[in-house]
Amino acid sequence: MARSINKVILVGNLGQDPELRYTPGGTAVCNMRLATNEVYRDADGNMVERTEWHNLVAWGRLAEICNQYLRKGSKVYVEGSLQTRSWEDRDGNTRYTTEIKIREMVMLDPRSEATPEPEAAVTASTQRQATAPRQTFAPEPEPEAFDEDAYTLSPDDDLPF
Amino acid sequence: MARSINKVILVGNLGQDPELRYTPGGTAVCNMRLATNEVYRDADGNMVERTEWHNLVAWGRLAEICNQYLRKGSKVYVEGSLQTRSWEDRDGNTRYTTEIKIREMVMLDPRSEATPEPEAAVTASTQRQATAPRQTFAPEPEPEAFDEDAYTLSPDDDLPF
Amino acid sequence: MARSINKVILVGNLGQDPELRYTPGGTAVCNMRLATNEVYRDADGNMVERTEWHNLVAWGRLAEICNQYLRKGSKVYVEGSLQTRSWEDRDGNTRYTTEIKIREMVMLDPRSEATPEPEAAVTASTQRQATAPRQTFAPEPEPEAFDEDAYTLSPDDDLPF
Amino acid sequence: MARSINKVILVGNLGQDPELRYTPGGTAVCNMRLATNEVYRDADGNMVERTEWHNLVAWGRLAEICNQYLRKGSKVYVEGSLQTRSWEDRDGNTRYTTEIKIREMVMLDPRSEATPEPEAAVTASTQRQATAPRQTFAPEPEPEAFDEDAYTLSPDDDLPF
DNA sequence: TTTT
DNA sequence: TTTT
Repeated sequence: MARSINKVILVGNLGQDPELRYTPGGTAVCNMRLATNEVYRDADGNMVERTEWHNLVAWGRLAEICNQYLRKGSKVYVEGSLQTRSWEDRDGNTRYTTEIKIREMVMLDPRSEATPEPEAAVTASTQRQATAPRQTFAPEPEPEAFDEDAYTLSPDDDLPF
Repeated sequence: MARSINKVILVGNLGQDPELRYTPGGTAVCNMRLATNEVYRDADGNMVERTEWHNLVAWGRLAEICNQYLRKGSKVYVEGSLQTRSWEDRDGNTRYTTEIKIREMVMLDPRSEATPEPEAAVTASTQRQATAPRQTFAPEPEPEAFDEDAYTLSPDDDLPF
Repeated sequence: MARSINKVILVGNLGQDPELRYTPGGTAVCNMRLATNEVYRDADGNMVERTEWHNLVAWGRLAEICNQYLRKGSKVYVEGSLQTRSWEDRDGNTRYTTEIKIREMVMLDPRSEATPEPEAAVTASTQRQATAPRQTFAPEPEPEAFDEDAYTLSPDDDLPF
Repeated sequence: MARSINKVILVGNLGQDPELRYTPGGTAVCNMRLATNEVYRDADGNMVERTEWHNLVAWGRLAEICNQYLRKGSKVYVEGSLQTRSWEDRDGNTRYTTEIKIREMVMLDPRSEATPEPEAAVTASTQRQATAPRQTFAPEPEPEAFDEDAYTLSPDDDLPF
């Protein structure tokens, strides 16, 4: 099993500030919207620009770091994997949303004096290392191992994408 | 503009045979479903396997090659970019579908005697190169901008690779 | 610092069996030669094939798995980072060798009955996770910083996946 | 053949200004040195930073654009493939140099008023498109199709890496 | 909704 | 709906 690869690499800009929430179990979840732009010539030879919007989601320590250091307009490199979640709309129809669960984030904006920053590129694995010492009794579960119910947003929550 | 990167890399298996269609203008479009699998331990330490399904779309010559050489079960490497299309459902609601527009495809199945195959990894650009010499007056536009009439391959065309 | 990315992705075939060694401290190191092939037309329109050879190195548990499951001719996907080592030749000149330190490996050959295999794609991080519980007092350092004594797997260890 | 992938993705900074040369046949070649940095904790728990230097080479229009828009310190995303060239040192020994032949470059520095810039991410393929209209009689050959002799550097050339 |  |  698992003789497969599911990898996404994006460089773009955040369309708005990150949104941080916590699951009932206390795990941080950060949702972001990232724009990538493509420029090409159309059939008439005119330059056209097309923007693609991506839904990013980060978990755990990486979620908190994204929330702390990124802002609307921030330029970032992210790497992650595609996952499509299903949910039910108001009419009871099943809908699908594709997100990129990010595993690595590199800030590409020039460093400003005002905003100190993490010491290194942030990855899901450094996050485990980093938080381990403090989570003596409640090691952070892998995102994949989440009790799905624990991530259910309360009904009056905004949609997270 | 276009200081961004939108890249997807997948290795997985097709869930069904490719589906080839043609636009009214005669451009080939091939849709495929690709599975990637992930194995992890859940919170209770049990091995869990999760399958992610991806919608692939190929255009032009690459579409035809995918249709010709790939089958349900085929193992492939693909590289492409994310794009989300919107469409209207029966109730008039806007819906979104995220696809990977593939630009490169490498067959990973061992070669069989029965199925001859293209001589090289197939990319959207080799396809452009290849056809260029025949398009003396109508250089092929980017897929996003197809003048679809310009792209029809005549039935007796040589293979372009 | 570390606002950078150093990533290599290869799909190719091993030119010979992997070579496994151990450092004096007991850390496994596996060296492999991987071929990638490129096909193109030269200036005269003739098809030419060019083979590129890559030096791969894996460490720790990943080294042992590569050694156990791969053979001359094996088709693999690997992901890693570039690193150039310097060494001294017999004449006292400094020489440089560029290697890909692999972090992830996916076997692409069809499964045979004869060769059982690991249950999942193998990565440097699953390896760390897996061994962590046994390293109560000596969390495994990054490969670059191995306290090599801390990494010796005892002969009767369970497979960590 | 060519069921392989040879891909490198780097985000880093140039260590010096690009160096542009032309082959006897008039093709532009641009050599660059790119640094990537890695931060990790060593066995004693100290933060260590390690810099890796990469030899980049761009051809044709992409070479000229790199030379025109990049400078020492420029932050860039590049994508390309690994290739190892052999050459002979003063003692007649065969030596090897590994380079990344880049195919795509994205400038990551914030735009300044002072430096206008190309309209889009620059790739080896847009380069073909872009230059084609002007090269009525002398289409730029694929880098792979170069007359190898044409790239021989004259003896008193600086080494290009 | 970003960036240029 | 794939693969193992």
